Amino acid sequence: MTIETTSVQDYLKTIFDLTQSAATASTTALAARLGVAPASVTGMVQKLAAVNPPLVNYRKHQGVTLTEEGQRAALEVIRHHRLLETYLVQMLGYSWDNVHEEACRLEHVISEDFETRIAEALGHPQRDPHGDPIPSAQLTLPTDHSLPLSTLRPAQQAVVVRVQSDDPPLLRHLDGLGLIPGAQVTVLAESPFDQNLEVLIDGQGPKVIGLNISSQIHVEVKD
Amino acid sequence: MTIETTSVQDYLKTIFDLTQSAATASTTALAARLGVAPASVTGMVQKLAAVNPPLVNYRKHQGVTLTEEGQRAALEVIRHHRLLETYLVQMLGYSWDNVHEEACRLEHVISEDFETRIAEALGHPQRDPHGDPIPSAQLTLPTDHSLPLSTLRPAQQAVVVRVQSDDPPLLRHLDGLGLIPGAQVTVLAESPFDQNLEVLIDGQGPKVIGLNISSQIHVEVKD
DNA sequence: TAATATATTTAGCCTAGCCTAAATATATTT
DNA sequence: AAATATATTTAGGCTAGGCTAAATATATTA
Repeated sequence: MTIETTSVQDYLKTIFDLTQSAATASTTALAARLGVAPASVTGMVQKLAAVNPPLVNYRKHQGVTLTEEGQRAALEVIRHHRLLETYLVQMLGYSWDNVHEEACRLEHVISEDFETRIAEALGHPQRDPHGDPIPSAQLTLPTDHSLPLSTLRPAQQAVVVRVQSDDPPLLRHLDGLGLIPGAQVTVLAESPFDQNLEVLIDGQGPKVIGLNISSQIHVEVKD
Repeated sequence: MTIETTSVQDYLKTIFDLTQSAATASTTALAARLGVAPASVTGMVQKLAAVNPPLVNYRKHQGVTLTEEGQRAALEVIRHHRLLETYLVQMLGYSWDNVHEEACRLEHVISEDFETRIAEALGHPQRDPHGDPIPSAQLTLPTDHSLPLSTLRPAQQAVVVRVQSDDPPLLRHLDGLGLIPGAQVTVLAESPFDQNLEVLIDGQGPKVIGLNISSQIHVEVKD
């Protein structure tokens, strides 16, 4: 009765993601993220809710959330993805901007044995190259207290912990700026109308960062 | 028009394999190897022949062979498979008896970039852990002059180059015997009725090997 | 050569996962 | 509250890749 196709795993992963920042994942949001028609989402979501045990909670027009079982399955795939990204960068010399696609294909086919071996080889890393936390082997995910760089105000200092983007050109741009996990950021000024921030990155700069970027950089503020 | 699904790749790989030892691959043989019904093979093979460019040559009731294009696609997948097996053993500590399944899943999803990186990391190996030759990046495969151990006669000496099996229990058994690529074998005696061979393996033994095993061990005779 | 056995193909059906177009709910304005 | 806009679902269809049962070729044996 339980199903674990690539497609199902992609749905679960995406629902997990969307329900991190909202109570429920809407049909349209899922369709946009998955690159399928909304009607296709409805169909799949109905199936995921009907399966035994159910993988999602679903009521017509009310959006969808993961069940315990669905979350477990989602975290398993997310663990695969993030371990793979880390492995590709650390062991095979990939750059952080081109690991996503490869990991997206591999994540669905690796065995638990493979997962264990790469985790071991990497020394059980806590975060992937973008700073995304890697679920533990027991599928627990540490709560992340980081907030978007865009929420900082002048004079605040912070450390970049996570870059919420998979877009290769953007990642290359951030790499050029030095705006990568571990970087120290000091906000010098903000421009209230266009929401630009003027920042020092590891003491270098100043650089002006638009909201489009600063909302995707997650930081921990230094006290 | 060209198709490259997992299923198609499995068909092409299997046709390649079967046409190594026979002029043509039969519907039944393909069905048995692929674990599908003969009728399914007919359907797929018709599609592979109808596609543009055609991937197989097919005439009703005459069996099937690969076209240039089909062979190229098959060798690409075989290269993936054998590089992966080698990588799993050398870099991730897999034992040779449990790499096949993992490689079978990964071979369909890795990129050319991934292929290149693992080939590089391994120093461009010529053979995988079972001794199977790895097609070059240009998809050429050195002709293999090895012959089955079962064809040797008493007093002949040979070196194991290749073990033609993916069966984990058999591979573990061979590992226990030391009958692995590189091993020196000396035939002491043959038993004409049951086709057993009495052999020395790296000077150890003697051991008695049945036809079931000796036909799957490929060797190069020492002159 | 006729009869039987085996291999292969055809025909028709099924499921997964997508699609579009039309119908219906929910949300937002006026 | 009615009207419009937006989101969601239903209905019906499509392709890939399987399946079984029946029909037809080819091979083998008497």
